[in-house]
Amino acid sequence: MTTANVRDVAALAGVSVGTVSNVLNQSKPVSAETAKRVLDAIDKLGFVRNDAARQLRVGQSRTVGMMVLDVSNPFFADVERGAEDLLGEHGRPLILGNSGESTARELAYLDLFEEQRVSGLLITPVGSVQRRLERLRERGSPVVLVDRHDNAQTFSSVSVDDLRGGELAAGHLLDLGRRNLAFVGGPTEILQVSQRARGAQQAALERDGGRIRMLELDTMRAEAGRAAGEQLLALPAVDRPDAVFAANDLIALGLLQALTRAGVRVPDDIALIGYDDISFAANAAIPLSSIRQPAREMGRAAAELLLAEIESPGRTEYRHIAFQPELVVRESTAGR
Amino acid sequence: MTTANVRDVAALAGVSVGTVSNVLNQSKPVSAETAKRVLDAIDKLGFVRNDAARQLRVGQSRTVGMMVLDVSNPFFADVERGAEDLLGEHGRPLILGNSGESTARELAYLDLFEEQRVSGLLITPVGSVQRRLERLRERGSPVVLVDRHDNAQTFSSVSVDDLRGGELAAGHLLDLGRRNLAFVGGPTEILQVSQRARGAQQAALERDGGRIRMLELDTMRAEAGRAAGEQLLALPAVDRPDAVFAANDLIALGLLQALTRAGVRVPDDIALIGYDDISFAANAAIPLSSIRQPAREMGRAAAELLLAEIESPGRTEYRHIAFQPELVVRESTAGR
DNA sequence: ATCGATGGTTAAATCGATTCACCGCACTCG
DNA sequence: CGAGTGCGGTGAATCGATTTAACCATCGAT
Repeated sequence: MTTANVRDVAALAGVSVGTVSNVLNQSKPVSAETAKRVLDAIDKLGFVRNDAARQLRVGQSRTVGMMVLDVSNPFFADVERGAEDLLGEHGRPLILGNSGESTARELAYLDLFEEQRVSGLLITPVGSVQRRLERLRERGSPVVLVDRHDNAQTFSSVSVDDLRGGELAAGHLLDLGRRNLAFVGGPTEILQVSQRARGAQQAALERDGGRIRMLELDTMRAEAGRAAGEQLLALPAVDRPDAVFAANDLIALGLLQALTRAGVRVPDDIALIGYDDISFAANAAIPLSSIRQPAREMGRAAAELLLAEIESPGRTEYRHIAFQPELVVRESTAGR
Repeated sequence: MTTANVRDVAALAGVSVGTVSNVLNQSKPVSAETAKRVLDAIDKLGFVRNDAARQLRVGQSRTVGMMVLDVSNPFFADVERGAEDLLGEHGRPLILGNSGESTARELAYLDLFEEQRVSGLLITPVGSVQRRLERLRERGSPVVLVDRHDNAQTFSSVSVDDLRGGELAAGHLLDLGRRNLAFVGGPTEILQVSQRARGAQQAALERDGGRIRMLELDTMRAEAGRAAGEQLLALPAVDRPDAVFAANDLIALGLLQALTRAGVRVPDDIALIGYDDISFAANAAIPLSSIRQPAREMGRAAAELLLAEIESPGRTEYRHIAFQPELVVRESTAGR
């Protein structure tokens, strides 16, 4: 029980295999009449092109690989959607791998992508895979970094200006008249986190806002935010901040829960702002102000950069697109 | 600039290509000494197996395809993780496609999977693709349905007992002493939704709980829940339900927002329970009771069924695994 | 009438890994 | 002593689509 191949189609249509291929790929003109005969034969036999054979001959797959840190984080899910949309418009399927922040899984996926000879790769790297990525590119699969600054300037990339994002968030809180700010964020080794913190401090400096209390967490998850909230509540009243900037929305939601359950009024007693503007921010009990990152657009832009490299190989100039974050004001920081 | 292939490796190691293949696949015993020579050669040349050539020869890919309705829905993201984990343990990569509930995209991905000759397919179908799936299977790619009942009994499947889930949720509300229930859910064409509703009605019948008010929405998103909440608030006080069962957590979160902003106390005035137990349910301002579906386990189970079919083709007996939902009580339905 | 050009089609070579029939060789068993 | 049997290993055939050189009419221009 084997499935039909081009030869079968050619036989039934009474043409050569070359002609079938020409119909399939429009690589050469074919008369309308023969084209119809071929298409009929394809239909009758239920022929479906064997992509492996095509790839083997052409030397490259049409699919693009993508590695994200965590599909279940809505931010990455949106980036993925943006990329998938754009690539879909160009008839290129996307293979998604999620590393789950594990270096081992990341390497396993890189092996896979290399064996598959993907036509390109979008990646938010977790380990130090610089050399691997360079090798991938040498072998004909260009690479675009997503949401990672590329110090060495050796790859195209898209990113968001996290410094500015931090500035926007803290600046907004300060503009509300709050003076006792706290920053609550995940491990500072994550570049994004430290940039957001630095941006916040800059804003404080510019506006004479005094020192910002720093609360370092070891994850970016809601549970950590809840714990941080309890920590804040334990502070003596004079020390308690009147505004909190959370390094992402998950943390902010955890904080919000801890605060409201303790009877603290948001925003009256403590104003709260998050980061990422995931959909759950707008849908929280007290709609959460946040810093919006244009996730979908970032995905699209990364895919565009990649397509450009795929289609004009041999270029050695890499582009960097920095998106500007945007302040979204909701109830959690409404004026008093 | 072409990359090394088995022939190059064979030449450098001083063996035949057959031997290289045997080393690569352990298909035949190779003496330790020659194996080492081959591995060294692979290393020196930076050889990476061309998967297209392998697939062409073998007739099938090792990768498994998966179609989900929406990656950004945390429930599906978890199912995906479960499947990916198990398949990863068997060295099988997963290609993820999300239909976004669009029939056109679903068909496009099915074409792709068919061209790729995936070794199997996990799918939560959106359109009526029964015939397509049967064809896929005839061509050697077994199919397992995820979270969809299969009336025709022609595919293996995993699902959750939604009838029981509805019963659990409504039963819990009734046990709290509430008597004026409302069910708020997405389009009833979705089997899951109507099953949950039926389960709820059954519980009411059993416990003499009277009629349940039905509010039909056209999406399962938080915005729809918010709108439904406003609708409930507009009801005259006597008609207003004292307990609401939402068809999923997103809707419940939307409801929670609308209710709390209007000053309604949850659970005192209105008790609220959702469905799915996504992580945001536990992290809501008022932690949300919910019906937990074992998403990860479902993904694993589906992958197991699929592997079984892949490895023993020609079996014609299909298995169905029904998971039992579980009631998770949190503050939103705490006793008064 | 001859030469090019053009549009349409063909046949054979090609991509790279796997497989299978077969080959030595050493060793054992009856 | 001859047949049988493992073990390591070989190399040609194979999978199916694409591509390229070549070919053949037909037509217009010179």
